[in-house]
Formats: sequence, C-alpha cells, structure tokens
Amino acid sequence: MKDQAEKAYMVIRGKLLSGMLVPQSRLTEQQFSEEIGVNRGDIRQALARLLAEGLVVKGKKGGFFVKEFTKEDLKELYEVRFILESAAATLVSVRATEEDYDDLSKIADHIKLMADNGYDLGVYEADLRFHMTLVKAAHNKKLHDMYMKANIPLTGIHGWKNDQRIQTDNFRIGAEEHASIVEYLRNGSIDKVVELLKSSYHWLE
Amino acid sequence: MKDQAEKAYMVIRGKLLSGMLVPQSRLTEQQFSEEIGVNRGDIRQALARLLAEGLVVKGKKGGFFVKEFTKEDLKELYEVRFILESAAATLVSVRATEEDYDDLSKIADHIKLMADNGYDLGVYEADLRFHMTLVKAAHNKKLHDMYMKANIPLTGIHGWKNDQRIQTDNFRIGAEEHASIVEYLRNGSIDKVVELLKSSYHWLE
DNA sequence: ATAATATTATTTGTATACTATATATATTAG
DNA sequence: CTAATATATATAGTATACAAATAATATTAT
Repeated sequence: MKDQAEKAYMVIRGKLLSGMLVPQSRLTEQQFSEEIGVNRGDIRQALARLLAEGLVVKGKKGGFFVKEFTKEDLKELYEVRFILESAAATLVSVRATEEDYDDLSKIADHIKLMADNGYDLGVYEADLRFHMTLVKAAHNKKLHDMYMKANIPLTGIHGWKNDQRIQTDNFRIGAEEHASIVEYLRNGSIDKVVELLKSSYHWLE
Repeated sequence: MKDQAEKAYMVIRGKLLSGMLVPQSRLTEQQFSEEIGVNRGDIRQALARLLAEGLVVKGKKGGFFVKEFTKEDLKELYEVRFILESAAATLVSVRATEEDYDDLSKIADHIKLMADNGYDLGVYEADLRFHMTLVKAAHNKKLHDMYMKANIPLTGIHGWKNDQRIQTDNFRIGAEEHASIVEYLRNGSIDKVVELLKSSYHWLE
C-alpha cells in the first residue's frame, strides 16, 4: 500500500469534518495507527497537515487535539467564506467562461428540483457544490485552494442564533434564488449577487 | 530540546520564504535532519505542514520538492492578498479600537521616517508589518491566520511586468500614503483605502 | 562516441524500539 | 473518608533500522 500518509490524512480529516470526533479530545496516534493500519509516523504527518489547516491543535504538554469550534470561530469562518465568495463573484463576472455559467445553471436547476421534491440533504449537498463551483469559476487557483481549505466542520450544525442551533435549511439561500445569482453574474450585477450571498450568512449578526 | 518538529518547520519555512532553496529542487530529508539536528520524522512533519501551506509540493514518485512559483502563481497570490486586505479594511472601519489605529499610525510614521532617510529594507519591513497589522485589526482570527499563511516567497523578486522583474520599491504604496490610509479608515472611507491598496498591486494588470 | 544496460549509491517509505513525560490508578497517612 | 503520595500505565517524542524504489554512475555493446 502506497501513500499511507495521504490515506491517514483523508481518513482523519473526514472524521473531523463529519463531527465523529469530540472537540478537545486527544487524537491518540496509536489508536489511528491501528485503526487505519498505517505506522505512527504517517499519522503524525497527517496530523501536522491538519494542524496547518486549523482542524487540529497542539496541546501545551504535547499531543494533537480536536479543535473546538466555538460560536465565535464559526462566525469568523463564515465571515471569511463570505469574503472569499464575494470576491469570487467579482472575478467570475469578468473571467467566467460560458461553460462556467452552464455548470452553475445546471447546479441551480438541481437545487430547485431537489427542493421541490423535498430532498433536504440533496439540496444541501448541491448548494455546497454551487458555492464551490462559483469560487472555482473565479479562475484563481490560490483563491479556490484557500476556500476549500477553510474547512467547516459539517456536524449538521451550522451556526447559532441567540444561542440556539441553526440547521441547514434555516439559513441557506432559497432554492429559487440560485438561478437569479447566475443571471446577475452574467450581466455583471455584482451588488445583487453579494446581497444574495449575504442573505445566506444573515444569521451571523 | 523540545518541539523539534516546530523548529524544523520554522527553519525550513524561513529558507523557503527567503528564497534560499531553488525551485523544484528536492528537499532531502536526511540533509535537513543533519543540518537542523532533528530526526527525519520531524522533518517529514514539517514538510507535511508546508505542503498544506502550499510552499512545498509532493513529487509524483515520492519526496518533497520546492514549489515553483510561476508568474501566474504570484499574480494569484497577490490577488488573494488584495482581496483579504480589502475585506479587512471594511471590517477595520467598524471594529478597530483606538489602539489598533495607534499601532497603524505608528508604523506609518516609521515608514515615513525610514523612507526619508533611505532605508529601503527598513521601509519594506515596516510596510509588511503595516499590512499585517491592518488585517489583524479586522479582529477575525481566521482571516488573519489565512493572510499569514498565504505565504509569499520573498526572494527579492515580487512580480513581473512585461516579463521584467519588479523590485520592492517599484510597487509598494508610497511612504506618505500610509498615513492617509489610516485617516481614511478612521472616517470610514473604505473606497479610498481600497483604491490605495489597489495601487500597490497595480502592476498585476 | 553514443546508446543501452548493469551496477551502485541515495533516498524515501515504513516499521519498530526506546525513553521521558504525563495521566490514571492504587496505596498510604492523617 | 479524604488528601497526599507512590506506583503503574499510556502516550508522545525521538532514534534507528531496513527494504523498496529511485536516481546516479559505471560498464558494455554497437
């Protein structure tokens, strides 16, 4: 088996993002080593990468621990994503190809279809893809890379409002509005796009 | 000596950023191990982190190599920094404390002083600090973290224009203008701030 | 002399063993 | 019974060993 470090990285990252690991708990190297079937050194490599990505922190007395995302952390994270997406929108309007717009339109259609038929998870998944595709269409690899690495733990919880958890469907952009975004992008109405994007982060205030 | 991995990371990162390592060359683990005086495992951890930060790439047939920054890569990098700084400026104008403004003003004074006395490197150093301080004053840790990790290799070369290298003093904001930025921030004239920031990235076009 | 092939040396990827430290558990004293 | 102390266990940090793959070098054949 080759590239064990990569494998370890992907597995641990997946667990972190899907909320399978409890915040602040120790990430025991040997445990992962046995579970994933790779040597401890590769686990350490994986954890070092995740440290750089901010999904993991180092304990004062050594060891790696699951990063605890506070309400404030998530606010910041979403704020950064909004910044990146808004900037992407501006770039898209000057750089996107017809193919980019087609991709976005297609996903917008998917969202609408799934929303109309009550597939909540499907809508959520497609919505994520829409935002990723938007950033990709900015044609700045570094920007895209940063956006992808601004990992948000997807524990099903996506924020708080007055200390109450807000679920997916509470704050995402309305299903019909995605098509509008594409239209606004096409005719360069960035302000309108940003406004719609902002609406999905509205609960931040 | 404790935290050898951290030490290795800092040393190698420093070499990469200061252009001491030739692009695309192999980062030999044992060489660093001997030079820095730490075991190979810790070198690998350091390299894994630098991989996540984009300063290093993995070779198809294994091993770590110095990332080659093409003209296009640098364009993208500067574009991202401009995006982050512009966003930071907006946040600064609503969140900055009096202390933040004082810090910025002080640095602006330093820049002016050094520029008047011909300390080119000093100006460059202070200018970097000004930009970092600006982003920090946005009071979004994640944003600040991203900005800091959007490493730019400081090989003395900071860009190209018509395939000619552009040196530091060719594109940085004029020394006097930093004080103006602080003033504009104070009275919320973000457009003016962004305009000045843009001028430092003007050679991108 | 050049190209193809074989040999050697490097270098990574992986495994494992050891030690110092931190954590948990048990023991003892008050 | 509680608190302090001692003992045992678990874990990270470190070092080293080794095999497989890669790259460099030398050798041979044309």
